[in-house]
Amino acid sequence: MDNKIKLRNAGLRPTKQRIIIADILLNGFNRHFTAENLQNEISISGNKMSIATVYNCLKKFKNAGLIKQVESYTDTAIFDTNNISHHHFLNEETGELIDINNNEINLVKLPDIPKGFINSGVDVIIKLKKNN
Amino acid sequence: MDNKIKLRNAGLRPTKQRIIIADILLNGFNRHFTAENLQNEISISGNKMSIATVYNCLKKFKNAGLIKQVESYTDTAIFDTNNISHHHFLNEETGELIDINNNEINLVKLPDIPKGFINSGVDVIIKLKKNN
DNA sequence: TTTTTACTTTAAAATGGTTCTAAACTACTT
DNA sequence: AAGTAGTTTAGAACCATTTTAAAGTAAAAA
Repeated sequence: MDNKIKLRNAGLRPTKQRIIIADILLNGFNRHFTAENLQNEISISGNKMSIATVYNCLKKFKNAGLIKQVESYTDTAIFDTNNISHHHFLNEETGELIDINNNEINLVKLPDIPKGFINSGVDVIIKLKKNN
Repeated sequence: MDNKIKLRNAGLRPTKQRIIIADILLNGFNRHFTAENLQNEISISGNKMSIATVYNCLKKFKNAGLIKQVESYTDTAIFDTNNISHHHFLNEETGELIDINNNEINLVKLPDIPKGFINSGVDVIIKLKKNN
């Protein structure tokens, strides 16, 4: 269970609930998910967690940099276990996201950043429509 | 009032309410706004409209291609009167969006589009953080 | 250890944006 | 002028998320 250590290193107290979530999310496989998706996976793993706790944990994990929240065109927050900078295809009909590796996109020209700000990340979203 | 004609050309019955909204939105100045923003502007213009109607009209305007809905990292839908393909700066602290003209960004390499789909638009979002 | 303290979890209520309902209304057609 | 199909509305419903406040737990102090 070195997820206990991972949590501690991230500055999070390793509670029973956070360890359950870390065991599900931080296993090396990347995925996109909603709070409800995660609660279902927790149930499947034989555990039970209040939705408030799921949201609390997701916020903590996100602020600690263990997961990211990604853009969404729907009204449900989508999280991503892939912390490496990358981009997304968006299926406009379903809202589903598919990862695009950074090296598959080349942005050669960027606009001047407004005064007083710095660029804190660039997201490219390629919207997809069914080809009929 | 050629907004009446604009609405008809877009396939929308030009009701009193839709004309009020068209007069506010389709005046050549581009802006980002929420449903609530728009309802406030309607009040300021001396009119009164139910929030349900505001939402109904925004949906119709959007499907007719008169306005766009843009990505949002907050839980409130943001609309844009700028129909020309363009990108955005996102102020991460406030959620505010600033337009970026298409010619200020140059994407020279794009990934292969998944089979069965076509590219229906690319959004680039440059996130901004205060520079301290 | 035991005690203390600060943080965490929880069910349930509250919140806030958005959509639905169903009745009244209005633009357009006949 | 009458019919009909689409539209507006207030209010209820919905649903994702956050808050509340009380009970529980991990870590620190004694």
